[in-house]
Amino acid sequence: MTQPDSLHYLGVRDAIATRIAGGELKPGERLPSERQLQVGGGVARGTIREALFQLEAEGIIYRKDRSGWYVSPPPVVYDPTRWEGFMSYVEAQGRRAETETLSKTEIACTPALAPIFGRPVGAPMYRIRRRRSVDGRAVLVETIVVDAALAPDLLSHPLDGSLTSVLKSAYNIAVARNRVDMQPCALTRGEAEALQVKSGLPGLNVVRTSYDAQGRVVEFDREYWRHDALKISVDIRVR
Amino acid sequence: MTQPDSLHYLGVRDAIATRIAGGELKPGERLPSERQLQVGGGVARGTIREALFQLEAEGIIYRKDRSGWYVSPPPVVYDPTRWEGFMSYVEAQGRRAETETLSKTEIACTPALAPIFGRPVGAPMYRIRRRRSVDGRAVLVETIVVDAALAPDLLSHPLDGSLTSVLKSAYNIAVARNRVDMQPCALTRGEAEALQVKSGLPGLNVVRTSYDAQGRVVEFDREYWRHDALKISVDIRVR
DNA sequence: CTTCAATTTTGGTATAGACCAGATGAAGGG
DNA sequence: CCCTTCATCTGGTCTATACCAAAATTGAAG
Repeated sequence: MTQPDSLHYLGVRDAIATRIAGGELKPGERLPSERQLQVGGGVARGTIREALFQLEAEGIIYRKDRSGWYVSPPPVVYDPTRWEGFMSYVEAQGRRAETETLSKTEIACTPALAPIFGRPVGAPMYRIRRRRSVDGRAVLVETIVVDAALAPDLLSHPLDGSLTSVLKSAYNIAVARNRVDMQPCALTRGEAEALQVKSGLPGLNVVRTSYDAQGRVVEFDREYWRHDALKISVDIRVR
Repeated sequence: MTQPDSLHYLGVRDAIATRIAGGELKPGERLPSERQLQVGGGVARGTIREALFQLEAEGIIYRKDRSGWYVSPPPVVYDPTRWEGFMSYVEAQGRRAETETLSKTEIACTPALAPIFGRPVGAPMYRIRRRRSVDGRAVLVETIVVDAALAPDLLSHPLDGSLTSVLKSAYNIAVARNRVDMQPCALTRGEAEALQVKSGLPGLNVVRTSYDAQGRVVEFDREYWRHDALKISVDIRVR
């Protein structure tokens, strides 16, 4: 897998990357269309697309389906251990944060959830699906499950902000321990659609389980992030 | 970006995924060649490749350049906060771990490293490049920088194991705090070649800065992981 | 048996053309 | 002004073909 430095698509990649780095194309701006990028100079559209895929994998550009290719804004720095503040985090970085609640339902505890919460199958749970955006671009979708016994009537509270704050102020539930699992993944059917990206694009799957001081699971959160939208930063004291 | 369930390449993807899930193709086994997968049934090779790329992004298969496509083994679970034990971690999961030292050199502190270590530009540093493999497949390359003033003659110690153990036993340097930055990225020229993957494939960039009790940086480590080789798991107590 | 050269197979790159569905924007109707 | 309609533009998918370089295999020679 040596790079002979003569591959056509890498040359095209470099040409576009240079225009972006030079400021000719700014974050959020649309690139010329694939057919315009061919310029008539004997370059097949497939080669142009290969270069665009490369830039996309590097997080330099992104696409909106059938709309065009755009220059990526800088990623958001995110510390999963300080989960109380997606909104304030993003805004502290000078960006505009939005949260949409896609759905909120009461569900019966599934066999998959039962061992996590230590509750019987069928026990009432709340499930909340939210989409969060930065500067108008959807960057993550998440599904949160909360034990209804711990937070009765949770769904009547405002859910477009910090859920942890709601749990603390309305139910006096404080999170004492946090388990975070992260794995690079491909965004498939459901998540890809919610994030308006093509199925199969790389993403990051973050699963967060929050416990209170008694060791009860108070929040189970599965997040799917666009791969180019975030930078994870964790600061840890050694045990 | 809806999925009409009638896309040809997704059908091919599902067919191959089924054969893998059904156990017909086992982890580590080679898939039939792209031309064999066409079976003569009016499917262009480009469509077959599109399906293979999809499976690759999902971490189900991987490729070796011009050798073929292979079924991915399960990922390694890795806790970056317990960095002392890559080898023991991997072996505790029943896998075979290897570490190769690609290079070890004494360098002069660069302008980029100076503020990290709080040392003047030109101060002596050690730089170690290693490649680590699981079951014979390279999964990460890392570049470690250590202040030579803290660990004189470090390079004469064995470096194919745990560096943190060496620092502790030979120099009595204990790590007290750890900062971990992670960002999905594309594996480009250098790292891609070391990992024997195609440039542009998604990966995970992990930057780890280790401090001792006095706040001095004792280790600065930049790791590039194959995206499908690991699952990150962090357990955190709330501050 | 091992060693080395030649052959075959494989994925990687590239071109050219075609059609489709969703996004976009302009034109027209209310 | 807003809303709808429609033509156009855009990326998404697909076929067919060609050549290349590296890997894997074969086969001959030692």
